[in-house]
Amino acid sequence: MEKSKATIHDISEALGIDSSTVSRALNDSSRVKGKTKKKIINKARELGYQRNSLASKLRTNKTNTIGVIVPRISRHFFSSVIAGIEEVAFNSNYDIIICQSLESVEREKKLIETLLSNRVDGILISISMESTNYDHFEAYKRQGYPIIFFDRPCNILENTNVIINDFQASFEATEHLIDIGCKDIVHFSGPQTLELYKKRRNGYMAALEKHGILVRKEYIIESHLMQEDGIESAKKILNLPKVDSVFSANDTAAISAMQYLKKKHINIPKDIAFVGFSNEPISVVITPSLTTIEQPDFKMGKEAFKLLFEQIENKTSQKENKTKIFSSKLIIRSSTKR
Amino acid sequence: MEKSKATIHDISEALGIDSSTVSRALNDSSRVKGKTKKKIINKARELGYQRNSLASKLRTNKTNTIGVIVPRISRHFFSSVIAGIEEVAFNSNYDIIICQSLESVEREKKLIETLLSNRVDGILISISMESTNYDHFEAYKRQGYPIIFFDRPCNILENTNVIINDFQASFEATEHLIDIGCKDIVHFSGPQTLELYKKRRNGYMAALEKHGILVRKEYIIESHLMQEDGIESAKKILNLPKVDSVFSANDTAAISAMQYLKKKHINIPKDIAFVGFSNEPISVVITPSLTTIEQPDFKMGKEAFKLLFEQIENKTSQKENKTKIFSSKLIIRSSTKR
DNA sequence: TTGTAGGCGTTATCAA
DNA sequence: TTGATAACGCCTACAA
Repeated sequence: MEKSKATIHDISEALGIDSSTVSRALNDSSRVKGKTKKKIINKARELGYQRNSLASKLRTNKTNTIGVIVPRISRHFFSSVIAGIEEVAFNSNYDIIICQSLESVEREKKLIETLLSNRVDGILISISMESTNYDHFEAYKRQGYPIIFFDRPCNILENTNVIINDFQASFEATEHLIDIGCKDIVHFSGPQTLELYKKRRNGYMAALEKHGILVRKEYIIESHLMQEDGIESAKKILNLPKVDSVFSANDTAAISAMQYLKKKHINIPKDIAFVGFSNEPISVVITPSLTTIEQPDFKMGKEAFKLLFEQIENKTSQKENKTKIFSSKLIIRSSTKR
Repeated sequence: MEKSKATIHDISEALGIDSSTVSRALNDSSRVKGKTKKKIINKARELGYQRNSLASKLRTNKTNTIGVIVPRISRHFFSSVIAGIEEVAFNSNYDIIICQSLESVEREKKLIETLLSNRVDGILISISMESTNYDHFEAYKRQGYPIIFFDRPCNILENTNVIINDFQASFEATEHLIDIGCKDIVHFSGPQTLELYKKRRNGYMAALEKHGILVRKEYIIESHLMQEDGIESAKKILNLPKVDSVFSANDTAAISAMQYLKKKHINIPKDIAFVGFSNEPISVVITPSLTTIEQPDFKMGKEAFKLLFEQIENKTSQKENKTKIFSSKLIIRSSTKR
């Protein structure tokens, strides 16, 4: 019931062995006789010794901890990326601190501050929608700390991004709609401050252009792609002259729009076909099931950690831009089957 | 590009002020003249000073950090609880470290070790399904650290649980099925090692008994209630003499079972009605929408943190059992509308 | 293979 | 109001 914990000095005293030897033994150093090591480890167990990581981290200036910042942990895509990160991190003996920015720059900045003051060895981040200015990232990099961006890349100098080919994926998604005979295709777009959503929009536009379809500004509906936004966007669709399909830059908005339109007795896919983005678990369950783009979330997480790990261990401050691009896959379901 | 960070000593030297004063100023102590304080803070900014929390935590033996362990962050219920925790924690100036046990005791134990060695001030946990033995929790408590269990309570001495009235909720859910005319009601149950699932099963049984319906052992299908388990359980149903409804101890299993049965051309709710548990977002989207039990997730998170906070600040090691019970709500949807 | 000594960056205590 | 000093618990040259 006491909070005072045993230290290496307690073990040292109890055994009449110097604390430096105790420290070495506890770190399984080869410079301690097996017998002594055993004695020390037993005594440690007996006293309920529990290493004080704070002290050890302070001393070594190495935390073996990385920070992971995502917009929301409840998004399936992000929790899968985290699962990937955790798997490799675990094997590399790294701890991870998971944080959510909730799409707010303010929170994001504060989280980075906190991670910094806890001296994490590096950061993996998918930036918030509000992050239009990258000063806080650059400041962080300038201090020599490695940071790697995934899913939502960040265009600053000498940086590493782990992404999918958003342009290509969006191009294919849009072309798929054209293939099934759609011409009046709406695009639910995210904030254009994010490179990611620019690319998705550009992929959409490029597909239209390739097939000689005019790109109409009113047909690109920009929002934060949250649930409420999906409903608002659906309402806007109904005021447009003619719409036969939607390519949404995420599943969330697509799904809530579909729900709304279904209530208004609009048939999906007959009246309006839908393609989403991310393959959230919900997309296969909704009726009609949603055609969407599957991303290699788990693999992306693993790769992101590996790249960060290299930078940490090599202590090479990065001198070039590096981008790892994964490919995604269009999954065709009922929402585009006519 | 250098990783060597400014310390209070650098500020001290640059200003010719002792580092203890610098420390006080940076902590906004009232024992430093306003003018000096300003000078110090400016210099700190100029040098890009960034407090080393490790050192501070080591010295003060207080981390202002709590650990939160949940089975999976992707479960909507848990991410909502976490949101609640974060909100209050933020206002109380506490950081939180989010971890997932993935339902494995091994991982759970390791996470507790890690949190301990990082000297968190307390832990909030929803224990894993595999946790049949509570030694690691008791060991933790014995060291005088506060830990509070939420959602999945833990029956050890002098403990605090934040839960909902699982018995009552399950009783009502089952009675609802009886009300709409069901008699052959299957229960998808979770591991009986968890108090939580025992209570849900008992609620189910009590409702049957109250209405003079025989409880049949084969009608209670126990599993881990994961997606695959739902499918397996659905298959088992088909081998039972007669089934007109299912009360599942979570939504995940209910939903995957429904999907499977739908494919087998079984009509829901006409042939088999379904009630789930948790009100995952997916339950309102699936066809038919799933009747389920809504829990006050966000509130539970807030309350759990508040209780932990009290224990931390009062430094009162707990001498009694305390249980905070929230009430839940049955949400009736199409899966039980006949 | 083990011991000695000093410091990582902070803060608390005591003295000035 | 400020300064000097020691200590939190650990690790690592260096010496023995």
